[in-house]
Amino acid sequence: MNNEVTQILKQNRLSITGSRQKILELFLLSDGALSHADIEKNTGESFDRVTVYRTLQTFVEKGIIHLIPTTDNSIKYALCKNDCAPGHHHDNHVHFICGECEKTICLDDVNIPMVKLPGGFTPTRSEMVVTGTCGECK
Amino acid sequence: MNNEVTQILKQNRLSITGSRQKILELFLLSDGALSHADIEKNTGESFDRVTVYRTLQTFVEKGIIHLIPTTDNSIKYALCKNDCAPGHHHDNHVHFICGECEKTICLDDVNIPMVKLPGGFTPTRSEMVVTGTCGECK
DNA sequence: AGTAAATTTGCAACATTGATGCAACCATTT
DNA sequence: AAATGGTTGCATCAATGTTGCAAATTTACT
Repeated sequence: MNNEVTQILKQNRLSITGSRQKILELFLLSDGALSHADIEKNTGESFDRVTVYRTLQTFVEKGIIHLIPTTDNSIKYALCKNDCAPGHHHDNHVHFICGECEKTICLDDVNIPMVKLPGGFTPTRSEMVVTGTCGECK
Repeated sequence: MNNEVTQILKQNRLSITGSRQKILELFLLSDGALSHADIEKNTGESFDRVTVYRTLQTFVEKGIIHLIPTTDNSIKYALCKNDCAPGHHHDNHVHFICGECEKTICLDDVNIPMVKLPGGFTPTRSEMVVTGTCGECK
């Protein structure tokens, strides 16, 4: 596990620091998406708030994690699959938010369908979020 | 116009106050979605920040406007079509965010497609946001 | 129309979330 | 082991959102 963390950081040409290791580890261990608050809760007093922000920003830039849109104004992050390159997220999967456990889950195997747009609109990217009940809460 | 505003408020059993009239009017005049900041900008010094927050909350509860999910943590609101009842938003349309003019537009005629979810997941509601370039910016 | 009751508003204060500049610190490279 | 360049923590600031309460406004009633 620690090996995997180090490897991912190296692959992305990031120096191996405590905060990055710890935060990346959290993502690898978590089955759902994490918010900034989740991360602060889990790391306790280990890191400065600013460090967490900057670490998350860095990870997004490098394509290690991606953002998930929400209706409340909270930002959620989740691990990208391997085919994400810096600046080029190739994620095209649906996200699921469970109303019971509040977990946000990447449905990596469910692709976002194309939609036909009215004339003039040119799409570059789509996001889809489904809310409901997950398997464990049903 | 003012008539329409009053009518909508009455239909929803809301008292007719200056802030509600003004804010609802803004939504009727606007072709896209509005953020809290947009509204503050447009109303100038007319209303307290808190009043705007509370008015928007009320409108959402009554089903007059609906929230639009975003990846940055900004909240956008847009008018609901007539078939929204208090607590029951029947909106099922795709939202489009133009990267040029930054406008958020309700594509009322584009329905969110169904997707097949993995076993165990039960959907109750879907959101879809497409980013790209709108007709005017192309 | 005039008044009482219920809603709504504005203010003050506070909490949360996020950004920036800078000095100290640490990881990497030689 | 030392130099350098990236990273962290602190202080500070700004934006965004929430709550309690008194004053003002709207509505309902007579």
